[in-house]
Amino acid sequence: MKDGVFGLVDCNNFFVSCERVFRPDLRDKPVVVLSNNDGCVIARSNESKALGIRMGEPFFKVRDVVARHGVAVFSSNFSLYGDMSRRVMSLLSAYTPRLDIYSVDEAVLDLTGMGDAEFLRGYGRDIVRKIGKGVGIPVSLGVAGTKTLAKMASKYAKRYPAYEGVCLIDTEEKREKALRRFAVGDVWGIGRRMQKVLEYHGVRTAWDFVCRSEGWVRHEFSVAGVRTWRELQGESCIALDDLPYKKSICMSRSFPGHGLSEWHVLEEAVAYFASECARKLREQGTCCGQVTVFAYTSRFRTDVPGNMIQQQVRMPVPTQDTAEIVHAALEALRLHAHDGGFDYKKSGVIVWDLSPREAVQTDLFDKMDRGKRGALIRAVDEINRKNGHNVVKVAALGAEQEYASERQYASRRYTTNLDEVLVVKV
DNA sequence: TCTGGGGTCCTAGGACCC
DNA sequence: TCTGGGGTCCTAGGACCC
Repeated sequence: MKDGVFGLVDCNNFFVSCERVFRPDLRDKPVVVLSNNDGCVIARSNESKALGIRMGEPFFKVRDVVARHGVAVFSSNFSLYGDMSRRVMSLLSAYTPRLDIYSVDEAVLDLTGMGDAEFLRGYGRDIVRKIGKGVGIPVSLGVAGTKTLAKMASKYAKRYPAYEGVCLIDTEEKREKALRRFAVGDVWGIGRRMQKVLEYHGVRTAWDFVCRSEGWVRHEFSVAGVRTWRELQGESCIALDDLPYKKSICMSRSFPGHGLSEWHVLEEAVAYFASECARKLREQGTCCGQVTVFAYTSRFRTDVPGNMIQQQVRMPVPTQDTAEIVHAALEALRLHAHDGGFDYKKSGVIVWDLSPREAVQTDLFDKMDRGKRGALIRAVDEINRKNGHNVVKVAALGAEQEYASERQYASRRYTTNLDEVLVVKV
């Protein structure tokens, strides 16, 4: 199965790189980006990594290091990152007939049949240069016959500047050399649990791993492990995935401080999460058959009793209607109204069991006029698109966001909000 | 004091049926 | 007192990814 060629593009330290585009003075300086509520470190520049700041570390634990080394700190600014991501993906799509957007900062290009290694290296460097100049984001490109090997190659491209951003694993010799020098825990598809078991068995590098028998891998790690094992052998098992829509959509937040203790505020938050889910459903053209609401108290608090609410409801007819989904989510939450009186630290809504809008089975006893409701919702979406997020919304959301996040280090939404664009002094 | 958010896939085990 | 067995479907939870 040596026929496919995958090019995996990974944006380097993506969130940090986005902030640096508008703060060129921070190039070469240590920078971190924080999660919601300024809780955890979720992105680090190379300089911050070198200071020993770990991914996912609670911010309060690194305050000292941050102060001592003058690390620049940003609250996460997802409007900015989302917009930068769209720009990167749009440039990439010009280089391939098939682009598989894997996440906000990562995509796989189908490079099958485009040319030999020499051509691909030049083509790849062109891609890296184009994105660097066009969007200002540094990226790394790995090219190989499987996605897992391409991911590995992209990490080599990132690690060694001599590659000029592009690394190819295109021969048996290169594959073996790459595997021998690669820690098994860094392989795509091998997480903490698998790593622990592997190390217990003396498997330290990716090469050690592929030297084990398929039977052993199947026994220890089941089909997922075998898939990774085969991918490392060069046998492609993870195809390009062009699923037209997501299979579930989740909207959730944790709340600052001790969380929410007032039931009506939790209801407003859930209504907001539900309306956001509905908006995302319409964005990708799907309807949901089921809605799940959850809320739980902090798992780090031992001084007060904790609680967890999880409630699922089935929609009579798959829907993308804000009012219907908000209503269903609130009904579900209210089944647990006797669980008031706790400090809820995190809550969210998941919509799932999704189907394309065109395929929705209508219910014979459905009383709603879906044609009219659809027109109303489209009108509201259009108003909000022109006038700003949630200018028009359902009443259940409340007027104030009493559950708003803590964002002490926010940068501006330079590219998506006119009030916040950079002003150049002449 | 302060601990993210949004996904996918796989599996085990329960419910249910014959 | 005896108390099947196999198949399918569904769901919750875990592992993994960024």
